[in-house]
Amino acid sequence: MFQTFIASAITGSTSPTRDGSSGSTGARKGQWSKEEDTLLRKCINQYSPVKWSRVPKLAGLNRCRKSCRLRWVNYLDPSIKRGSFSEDEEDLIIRLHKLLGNRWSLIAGRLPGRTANDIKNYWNSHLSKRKLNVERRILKPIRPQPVTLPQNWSWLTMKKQGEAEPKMETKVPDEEEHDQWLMMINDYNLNDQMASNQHADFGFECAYGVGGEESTVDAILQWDGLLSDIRLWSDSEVE
DNA sequence: AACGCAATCAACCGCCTCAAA
DNA sequence: ATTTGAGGCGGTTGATTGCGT
Repeated sequence: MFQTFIASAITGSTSPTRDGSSGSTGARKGQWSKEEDTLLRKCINQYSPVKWSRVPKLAGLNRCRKSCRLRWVNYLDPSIKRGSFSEDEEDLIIRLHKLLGNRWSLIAGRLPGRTANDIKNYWNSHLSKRKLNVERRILKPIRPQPVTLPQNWSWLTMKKQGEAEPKMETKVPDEEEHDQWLMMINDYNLNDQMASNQHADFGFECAYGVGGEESTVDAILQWDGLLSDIRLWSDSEVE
C-alpha cells in the first residue's frame, strides 16, 4: 500500500529551488496526503530524535527534509493545540508582539501548543487588522475637549507616589500639551502594567473625552471607571 | 445556482546562523 | 580560513472555504 503511494507521489509536481531543498531532487510538493502523514508520524515515533535530512529516506517519503520538518512542526506534532485562540492567548500575542515584533518563534515559545506559523497566520488575518483599526482610531482627528489638567505636568507621576495634588485648571489643550498628554498616558499605562494593550491604546482618547464627554485627570487615575468606559466605548466602535 | 470577492491557513521560498569537516 | 550541510526563521503564495450578491 505504502509502496504504491510512494510510486504515485513521485509523479507529483516539482520545481527547482535555489537552495536545492526540494525541486532539484524531484521531491514532491504541495498538500500532504493522509498516507504521507502516517509515514512521517511512524518515522518520527520510531527514530526520534532523528536528523531531518534522514527523515525522507527513513520514512519512505518523496519529500525534502524541510517539507518533512515543517509538516511535523506545524501540523503532526501531537503537542500542537488545535482550535481557536482564547482571549488570554490573543492578549498575550498582542503584548509579546509589541515587545518582540515579528519574532514568531519567540512568541510561540510563550504559548504552549501553538506554532509560530499559527501565530503568524492569526496575527496577519486577525490581530494586525485590529491593530490597524486602533491606530486609525488614534489618528482620527479628535477635537480637544476642555479638560481639567494639573498645572504641573510632572504631578501625574508624583501623585502615584502619594504627592499632594497640584492646582488644577480647565482648558483646551494646545498642540504641545496634546503631545505631552499622549506621552504621559503611554508612560502611565506602561508603568501601571495595564490589563491589556488595547486599554493602553484607548487611554488617550478617553483622556481627551470621546463623543463630547469631558474627562478629568482624576478620572484618568481611577482606572476601574476608566477601563469600563474604555471597554464600553471600544465595543461600540467595533460595531 | 452561479459568480466574485475576501478571509484563512498550509506550505513553500529564500535567507541566515552555526557547527563540523 | 573556508566550505558545506543542516536547522530554523520570517515573508509570501496559492488553494480552499465562506459569504454576500
